[in-house]
Amino acid sequence: MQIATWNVNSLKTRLEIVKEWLVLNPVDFLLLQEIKGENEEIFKEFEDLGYKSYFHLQKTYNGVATLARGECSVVHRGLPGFEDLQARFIEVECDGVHILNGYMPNGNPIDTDKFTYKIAWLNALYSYVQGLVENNVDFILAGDFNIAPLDMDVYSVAAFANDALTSKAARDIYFKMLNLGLLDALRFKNPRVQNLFTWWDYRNTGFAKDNGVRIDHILLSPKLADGFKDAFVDKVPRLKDKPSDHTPVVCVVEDL
DNA sequence: ATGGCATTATGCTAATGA
Repeated sequence: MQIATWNVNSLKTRLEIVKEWLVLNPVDFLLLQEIKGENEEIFKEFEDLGYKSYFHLQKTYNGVATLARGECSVVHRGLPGFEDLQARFIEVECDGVHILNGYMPNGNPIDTDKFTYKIAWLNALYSYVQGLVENNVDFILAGDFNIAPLDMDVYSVAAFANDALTSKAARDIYFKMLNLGLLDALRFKNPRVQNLFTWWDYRNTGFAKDNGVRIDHILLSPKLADGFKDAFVDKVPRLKDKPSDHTPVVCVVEDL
């Protein structure tokens, strides 16, 4: 089974790049974030490529969509147990595996209610995921976490001092989640490797300088982690004209 | 760096992002 996550920063703007990528990378699941629109017609574009779409959308901002080769059922639109005006979470179930697609809040600046919202959101996510682990649910939690877990996950520690992406509060929740038995697939494949980035700023030639951060993650629940095969960042879409500022992360796992 | 760049919208400036 192959699964990928990709914050596309507007699906409308990135449609051709995403379709082209899917043809070359026919993953079983593609988890998209920052759809940035309510147009449901756009997902018909993926039917020709063999994908059904499940989505939770809002106007202008946020929005998540999960494309799947197989038939799925929607388990949750919106994070369970958390009142949220923003469309940031969708969970589908497919052949007994739950696919959790999240666009976690950015949280900057850290002295505002945006950061309070981020931490509350992440705490609710932790509680929900804890319940899944306790009930032995097989799941993959992936998306744009807006958390750089370690200092090696940012190109400059100084540039991200006092930033919500590297905040202790957010990192603590991330590692608490891993301590439930979840596997950070990309970091597991590449321990101690620096410049393992998934996002680069559009500004100041960030990609050319490799001034990036690792904030997009694929976490495997304990039983799926046993079947881990591979994980990698695909930088090819980031090289194209009018790219998303994020690039896909892909994980290969043994089928259950 | 209240910076750079990109996207959306009862749009032509403001909000958001990371």
